[in-house]
Amino acid sequence: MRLVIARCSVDYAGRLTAHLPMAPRLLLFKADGSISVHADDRAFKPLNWMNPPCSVKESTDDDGTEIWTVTHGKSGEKLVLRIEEIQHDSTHALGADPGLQKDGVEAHLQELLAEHITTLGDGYTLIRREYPTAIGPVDILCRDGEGSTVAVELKRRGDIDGVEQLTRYLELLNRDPSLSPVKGVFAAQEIKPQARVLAADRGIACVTLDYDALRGIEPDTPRLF
Amino acid sequence: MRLVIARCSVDYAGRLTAHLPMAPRLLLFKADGSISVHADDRAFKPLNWMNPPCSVKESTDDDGTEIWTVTHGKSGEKLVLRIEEIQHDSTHALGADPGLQKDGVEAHLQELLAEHITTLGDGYTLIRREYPTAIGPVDILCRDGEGSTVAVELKRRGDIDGVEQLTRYLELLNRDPSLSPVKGVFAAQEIKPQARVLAADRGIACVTLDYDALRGIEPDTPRLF
DNA sequence: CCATAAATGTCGATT
DNA sequence: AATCGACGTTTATGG
Repeated sequence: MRLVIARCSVDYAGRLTAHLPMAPRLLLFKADGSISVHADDRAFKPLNWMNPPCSVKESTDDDGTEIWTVTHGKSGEKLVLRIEEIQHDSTHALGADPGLQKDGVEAHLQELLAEHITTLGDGYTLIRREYPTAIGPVDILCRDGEGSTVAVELKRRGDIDGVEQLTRYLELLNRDPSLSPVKGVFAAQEIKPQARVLAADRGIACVTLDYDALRGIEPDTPRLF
Repeated sequence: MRLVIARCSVDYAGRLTAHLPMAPRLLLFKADGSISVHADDRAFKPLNWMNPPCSVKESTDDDGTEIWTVTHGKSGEKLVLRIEEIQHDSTHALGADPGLQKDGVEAHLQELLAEHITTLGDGYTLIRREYPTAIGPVDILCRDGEGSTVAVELKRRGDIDGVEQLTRYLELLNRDPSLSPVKGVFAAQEIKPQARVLAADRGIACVTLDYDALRGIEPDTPRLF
């Protein structure tokens, strides 16, 4: 990893065109070949970057300004850095990273809800998780207290896209006479107002899930609402 | 901006739980208070980070290991860094960045297409951009050569989602007798095959836009196809 | 401040 | 290569 602090201007030409006026910035060269240009704010996103694979060509302007031209191997995208003044330049050997271990994403929510399917209502029974269809797996398929089939779409954040997704599943599932009629439940930790409106318009029920509460329930203690 | 290269382990507890085993990494402290942890790969994406506003508390473990606890002001998210060995530590004054100037994003495409609405066909006239509806603004509303209302959904990359979005608008607009019948046009720099199929199925026309050509047209010279 | 939509989204799995 | 869905999405914009 090479760290350069320098006054530079940047021009990107690729998926869009972008320009950064001359100013002091951090240039981050990683071992994977990627390059990113950071200002002194925003933790996550650099001002400009180039993904690997890419190559750097160093050259010099008429007036002696150093120019680094970064070209992406496949797409031909280009990043042109004009380097006016280097304040710092150091290289460090880091080695391969053991990597990030994550916990608590949608997969876990699905497990929990499948385990506590009565969260959706009294008498609910699980048919199966990841019920396969031609257009992809339905997160959870179950039956309600009256024996009707229910398709559940699960999200951490319930957006309008999720409702569309569930709508497609319902349309498909309802063509199967052995399942039809299939009801829809849109379940998420948080459901956006627009998603709620669209779901209501399509006759889809909305359920907000409390992750901590679900995790806290004893496996054999169904919770009633 | 402070650059630290150190062997560290990281624990994040917030929207999810995540752990990074002890390894050498770059710690990037920015002037806005944000912190990011980078490995020597994964392009510009940090392994872990904390957005401002957040505060750092330094402490020491029983066995003398330095511990930096980063807490997010609002959400209470936490990032705990255990620092074993510092290889490098330098601070640099960068100042405020003039910022990135972009060209070629959807907003710009919309301006250009509105200005050259006859790109869609001879006789087209603009009604307005960002035509408001209950479920969000239609990118462009216009009339074709025969006086029919046309709703245009604009994307840089035309995906299936965009067709769904336009479909929702059309359904709503067609409930208004003063506008109905409203045709749909899906316009993008690039339209994915599936999006094209779905659009055709819904009677929506597809138009691929040439950004450079649009920009090159003289304002008062309509282009005919 | 909340809600929404765009993004050079990125990333991974699957076909 | 294309598609699909998740992401601690992040970021910008408008109310």
